[in-house]
Order: sequence, then structure tokens, then C-alpha cells
Amino acid sequence: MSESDEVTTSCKRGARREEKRAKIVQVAQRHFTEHGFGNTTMSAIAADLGGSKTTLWSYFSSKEDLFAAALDDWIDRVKPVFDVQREGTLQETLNRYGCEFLRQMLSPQIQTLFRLMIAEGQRFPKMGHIFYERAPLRRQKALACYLEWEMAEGNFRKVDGLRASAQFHHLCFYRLFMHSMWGLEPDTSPAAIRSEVEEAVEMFLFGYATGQQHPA
Amino acid sequence: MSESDEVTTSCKRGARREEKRAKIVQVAQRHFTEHGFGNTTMSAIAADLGGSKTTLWSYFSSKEDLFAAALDDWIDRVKPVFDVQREGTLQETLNRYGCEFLRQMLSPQIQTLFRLMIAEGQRFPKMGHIFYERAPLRRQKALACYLEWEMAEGNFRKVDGLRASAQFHHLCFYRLFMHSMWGLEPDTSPAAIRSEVEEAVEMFLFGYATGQQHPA
DNA sequence: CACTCATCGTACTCTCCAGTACGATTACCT
DNA sequence: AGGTAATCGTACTGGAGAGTACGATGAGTG
Repeated sequence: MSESDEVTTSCKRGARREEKRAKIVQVAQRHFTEHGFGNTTMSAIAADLGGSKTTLWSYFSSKEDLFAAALDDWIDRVKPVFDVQREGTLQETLNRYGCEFLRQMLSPQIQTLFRLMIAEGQRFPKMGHIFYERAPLRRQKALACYLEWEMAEGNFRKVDGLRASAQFHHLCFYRLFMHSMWGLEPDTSPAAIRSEVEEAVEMFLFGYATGQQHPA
Repeated sequence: MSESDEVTTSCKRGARREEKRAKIVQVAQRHFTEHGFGNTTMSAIAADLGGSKTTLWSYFSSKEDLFAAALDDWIDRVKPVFDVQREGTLQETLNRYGCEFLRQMLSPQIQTLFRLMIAEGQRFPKMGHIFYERAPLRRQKALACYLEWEMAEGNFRKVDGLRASAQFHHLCFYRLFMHSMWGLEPDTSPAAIRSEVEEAVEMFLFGYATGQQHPA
């Protein structure tokens, strides 16, 4: 967004400006993610920076501008391990991947990000798209890719890989995740995570019906 | 909460007070669910009521008080059709139930309720518990009851009914629901709903693995 | 009728906070 | 050195909105 503004005539000035901007965004991020949009004040950010408000406004012309920049940067930074380590059976791989995924989703950072996206989503319609494409969709594509490989190997029914991938993610995380969002303080120990994911994987692969075969 | 305060010495006065209170809560509810907590003003509620601000504060001593009351009442009122109509096969029943469920979840009211729960959840820690028990949990129990019946009939693997129920609900609604939350404006036509639920049901019952039987 | 409680309207205080004005200071650049 | 951009601190404006004060008007009760 701000790299290619124009050829920076001076070197140190331009560099400092970038640095400062980054620092502002970083501080703003902390405030926004700790208190949300409404309860964060520009004055507090300026004070925290040690600088003056004037300077703040010379970088971002409004609070919403700053928020957008902070969220942008945050989303860029949230690049958790999307990789699917293809070791062992399909079942083993899904278990391993699922546990790692769920563990990440239960981290405070991700919780806060979701909370912000949902709470302020109305105010920034574009944010939703950006967020969705960079985080959940990217994830789902990565797993879909793996699932399609397993389809080719003959270990997985031939279905829409992306949808199956989304289904798997939802199965793994929404129960504990939403409980956590609602303040129910669910058990998020490694053992609980493992159990949650195991149930999901088993159902995902084998289903619950008895005495019948796949319709397809 | 306010029924058993004390024996109302006068009859008409007490009755009117209850009525008025209910009306206030109702109006407040509309405002809160339409604009959220932060963007709702007490003055607007008073104006909408036709009454004066003084009266408002004679019923609720603060904005947060009123919000709590409104949410309380709302949660009481959210009693969508939890019943599972047991007609046709397991598959048919799940499809019918799932579609109705998803349809309800995509309504603006439910969306807003979730948004409020998540956004203001920090401010009202108790709310999360109340909400969870009255809405999602109640739902999941209703379906779990049906699933356990199907287990007894031999059509469903013998597993934890509540967890399976939760899994089914999550499979059905989270994809479209969250897309809608993020402002992605997904297709929510009856056809799209049907398709989403069909995929969920099929996976739920039969799984995706090929060439193997249930491990249990 | 006398009394009381609820309500009303209006105008007010108080606080918080985004955003601005302005003059002074400190880098950097040529 | 002299010019220029960025920065600083402080004090201000302006608006929004929670909550209050107060005097007036009814309606219900005894």
C-alpha cells in the first residue's frame, strides 16, 4: 500500500518514515486487539508511542484508517502453519493436522481477531473479504489439495475437495472455539484437543450410519 | 427477577409498571439488536418510546442494566422449533431438520444475537453461559435425543449422542453462517441451503473413507 | 378532597474523545 | 549555513451521549 508511493528522494527520511509507520501500526494493533475498536483511544496510542497526536495524524488521517492498517498488517502476519505433513495414513495425517489447527485456533490472538472481525465487520465491509481469503480460505485450500491427492490414491471418495476441507475444519474447531468465545472456558488441554479431533476425524472418514454402504 | 419483589400494595399501578417495563425492554431490544451496544443511545430509546429520559432511568439505572434486561428477555424469547419430526428415514429426517435449522440460523435476528454475544461477551461474562444453555445446548440435546433413539433402532452407531448432535449442527451451519457474519453475502436461497445440508448429512452418515468399514 | 407516585419535557452538567491549531524544536538534506 | 520536513507538546474545538435537576401534569389511591 505504501511502498510504491513515489521514489523516495531522500534515503534516511523515507526509511525513518517507514519505520515509524510500522511502529505506530504495531502499537495500534496491540490497543485494538486488547480493547476493540470502540474502547481504544487515539490519545492512548499516541501516549504509548511517546510521540504527539499531531504526528499520529500525519500518518493516518483518521482512527478508522489506522484500524484498517492495523488489521491489514495483522492479517498479513497471521500465517500459521498451513502445511499438511503427509506422513502415515489418511487418518493419522488428519489427526495430526487437526490437532495443530485446533491448537492454533484456540490461541488468544486468533480469538481476538475473530472477535474483531465479527464485531467491527459491519463498519469495514471490505475487511471481511480480505480476512476470509487470507486466512480461512487459504487454509481450506491447503487441506483440499491434500484431500484431492488422497482421492487420486483411492483413499477418499471423489467429492468437492474444498467443501470437504471446510467441513473438516468446522468439525474440528467450532465446538471448543465458540465455547471459548462465549466465555464458557472449555477444557483446552492437549488431551481434550486430541479427543475432540479424534472424534471429528473418525466421523469425517467413516460416518455414523450402520448397515449401509456409501450411496455413491 | 422482578415478579417477587414484594406484594404489590396497589393493583393498577403495579400492573402498569410491569407493562411499561416490558415495553421499554422491547424497544431497547430493537435498538440494541439493530445497532449493537455502542451505537445505541439511551436518548434514542426514550424518544422511540415517546416517553422521557427520566422515566427510563426510573426503570433501569444504567445503559448496561437495560442491555442485560433486553438480552435476558431476548434469550427467553428465542425458542425456535427445536422439535425433530421423526418422519421417513434417518437421512430424510436429518435433511428436513437440518434445512429448517440452517434457515433459522441465517435469519438476521440470530445473526445479530451471535454478533452481540461475541462482541459484548467480555462486558457480560454471565451472559455467555445463559445464552449457551438456553439456545445451542437445548438444541443439541433435542437432536441428541433423536439420535439416541436411532441408535436403539440400530440405525446409528453407538456413540456420545450429544457430541454427534453438536457435530451435525456445526456441519450444517457454520460455513454459510460465518460467511454471512464476515459480510461475504453467501447464497442463502432455499436451494443453496438444501445443497449445504445434503452434503452435511451424507458425510455425517457415511463418511469419506473408501474401502474400509467402521473401525468400531 | 388530599396525597402520592409515575410520568413528562426541557434544559442542564460532565465526561470522553476525535481531530485541529500553532509555535517551538529537532533532525536531515544540499 | 540555510532550507525543509518531521516531530513535539500543549491547549483548544466540537460533538456525542450518559446521566441529572427540576418544575409541571396527570392518574390512582385512601
